[in-house]
Amino acid sequence: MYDVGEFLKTNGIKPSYQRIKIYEFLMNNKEHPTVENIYHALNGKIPTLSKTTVYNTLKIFIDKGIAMAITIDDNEVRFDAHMDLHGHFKCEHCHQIIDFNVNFEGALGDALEGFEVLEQQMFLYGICKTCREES
Amino acid sequence: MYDVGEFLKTNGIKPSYQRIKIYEFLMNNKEHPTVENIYHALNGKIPTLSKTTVYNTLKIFIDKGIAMAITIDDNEVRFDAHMDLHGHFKCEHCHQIIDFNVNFEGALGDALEGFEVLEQQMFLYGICKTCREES
DNA sequence: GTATCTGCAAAACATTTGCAATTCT
DNA sequence: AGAATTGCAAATGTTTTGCAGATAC
Repeated sequence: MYDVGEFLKTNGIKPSYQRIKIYEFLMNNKEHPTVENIYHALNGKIPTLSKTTVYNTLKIFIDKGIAMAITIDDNEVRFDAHMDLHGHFKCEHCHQIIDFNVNFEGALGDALEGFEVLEQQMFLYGICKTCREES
Repeated sequence: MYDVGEFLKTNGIKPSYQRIKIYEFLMNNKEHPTVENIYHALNGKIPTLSKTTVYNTLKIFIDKGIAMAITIDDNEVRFDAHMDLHGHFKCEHCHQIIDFNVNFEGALGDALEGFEVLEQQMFLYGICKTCREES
């Protein structure tokens, strides 16, 4: 695996131990973890870790463009270091969040002519294939 | 204007004074108000109104399918009684939320084959036409 | 040695819950 | 009267802030 510390430096982020571990966690856990998820997962390895640091670090990652916030739930924010343009599907049955490909140009036509679009999110909700086949 | 009380009844909602006023407010203010917005706007006419009632009422509207929650901001939920399928653009400069037409089929192709899609949201962020022309 | 980063504790918000008072039929 | 609705006050849960101690260059 490549050097996360170097990657953070390249993006203008000082690579502290906590920041490296949090970024590695996001890389290895693409299930769109919450702050709570990240905190609990790393608290074993870094007993002194605080949620404040997790919040601070995620804010830095987002500001520097190496992670994004996913507000597909209305009560907690999830995070994703997978920066390719893609949509998120939330299964109301198994509560998983599944990535899918989106053609944003095909969706828009000439709506938003003259607008400058900086970020694009598509959230779908329903029942995923696996849950449908089980029932 | 048509009879809001009748409309609520048709959708299985008992038309109390508060519910009628809240629904009328959503109809007349399509700028995707927050609970705070609704509460403050109506508190003048209904001095005894509580935020609890606003929350309860909006939950009923959503359950009955006559309004939807818009989680385009990650710190507060907005509400929309405009139930046609459409996307939301948030201008980072003037902070307005603007509706636009979306072709969801065109965006998906054969991604999500076998999934049951019950709700669709598209959120774009950037600078709106008006703000761009001003600068 | 000076900047930055971390993390505790407290504060700030949005939202939910319990329950008693009110309203409606 | 009886059932539903309202609204206050308290609780909950997430995120932010202030600040003192630790760490890094």
